Amino acid sequence: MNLKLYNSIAREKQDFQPIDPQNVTMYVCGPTVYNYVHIGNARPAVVFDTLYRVLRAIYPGVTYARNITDIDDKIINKSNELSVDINEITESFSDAYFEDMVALNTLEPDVIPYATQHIPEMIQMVETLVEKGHAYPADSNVEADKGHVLFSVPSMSKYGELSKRNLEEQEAGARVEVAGYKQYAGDFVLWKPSSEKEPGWASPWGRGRPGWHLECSAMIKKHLGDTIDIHGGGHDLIFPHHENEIAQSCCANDGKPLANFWMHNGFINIDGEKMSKSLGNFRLVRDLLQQYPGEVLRYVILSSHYRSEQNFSKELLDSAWRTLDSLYGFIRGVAPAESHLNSSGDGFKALLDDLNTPVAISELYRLAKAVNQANGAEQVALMQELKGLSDILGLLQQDPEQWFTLARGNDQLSVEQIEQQIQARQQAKQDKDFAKADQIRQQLLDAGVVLEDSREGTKWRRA
RNA sequence: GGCGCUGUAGCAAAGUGGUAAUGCAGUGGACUGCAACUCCGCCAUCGUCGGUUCGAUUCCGACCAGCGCCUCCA
Repeated sequence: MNLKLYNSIAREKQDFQPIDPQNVTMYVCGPTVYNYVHIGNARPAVVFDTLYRVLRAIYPGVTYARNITDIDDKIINKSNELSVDINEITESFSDAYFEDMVALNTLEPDVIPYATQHIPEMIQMVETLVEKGHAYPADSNVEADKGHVLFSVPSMSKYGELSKRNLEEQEAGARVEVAGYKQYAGDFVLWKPSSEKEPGWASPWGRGRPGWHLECSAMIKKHLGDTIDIHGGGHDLIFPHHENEIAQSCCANDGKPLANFWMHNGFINIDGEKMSKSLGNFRLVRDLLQQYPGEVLRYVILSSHYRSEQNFSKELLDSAWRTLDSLYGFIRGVAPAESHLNSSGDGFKALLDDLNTPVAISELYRLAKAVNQANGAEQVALMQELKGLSDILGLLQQDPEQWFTLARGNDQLSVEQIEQQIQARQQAKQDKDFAKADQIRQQLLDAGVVLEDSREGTKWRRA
């Protein structure tokens, strides 16, 4: 049973070997809490949650950390825009984030570090970098430039190892003007000054706040150590964010690598286009949850391989919902069973192969179908295996009966009304008044309720 | 310009040097008073053109078409 993971820094699938098999360490970049998260933010959370579950099934200990970035210019802007205190912004949006993550069946990480609670560690790291000649305070006569501390990219010979970029060949400043106080165009901010109106902390370079990249480096060092097993995040974070994290941590920690495995999930597009402010096509998890159960969103995310791009659309969501209906349909009426992971089953084996969730899901389907056709002890065993696999995937976590009564967004009838109608139809059937029975069934169907007759009686479900 | 990704059935999505998992949709049949559910079955030659090979969707090359990153970004 060996886990293979695609390592972005090596650009190939590799056998995963933890530093300490007793305690695997994983860090994933979490959200900047200035707004509700969109479905793109949900992908890494769901993907790495699934990996977390796989790791926990293999190793006795796993420490998973996912941060909250609660100090950032975007947050400050939002605060100004709404004239709301910055703490209120970060608290309400981090709370909302946690709610959304629960809806997506993600487990709570072991550590949830907040950037603002690690300012001393960050300052410490900057000081170390300055001492070692990897960082410098901006030297400028311009008042606004003072108080910046920058990382000196040329001081690190291996810079660019993750993204395989040669800064000379990049279009430096293609999108952002190069600040005049930088010694080198590629240098990035470790610490920046804060005005009286902006949140700030005292530092050797004056009152200021940390740069984005610094947060993760400092929090990883504090909670997980100098070198961790797995560092995850979205594909777009490879450069500059992760590259800069490597630079900071590696240079501050005597050249030790920051992470042995770098993993990056692909993007989610909407109707073929990237989500962007200009297109106004963000899909907030919160909004989608108004229309779809969180498990449908999770299913969609896991239905394609985490490294490929995924195109979100209404059709995809609706189709995923129908599939889950079908899955729940197979186990409806089957007694719940203890979770029992078959670690040599095809589903788990697929997950060990760089988290091949589409194949694991197909196995889920095969098992559910088998459960439906088996009975007795065989059925119990299959149900246990199904439960074992679905628990790793974080799917089929609800009671089937409840699943089928879940609100579908267009519900016109209450459970009582539905059951009343079913009674009436039952009577009509007994009276051989099929016209009336069919009429009732049609009315229910029009109201989004499908009936399923069986020997044991009539079941219904919303669809 | 630099780095990189993708192109498999109506849709979604795995995969392999030896003639293509799975789901949704569709469709034929069984079951049903009729349906729904369920069950049995059907439904693709893998962007194009070359090359390597006994044999390629899978390796190599070219081309075509999309797309991402290059200091906000999951």
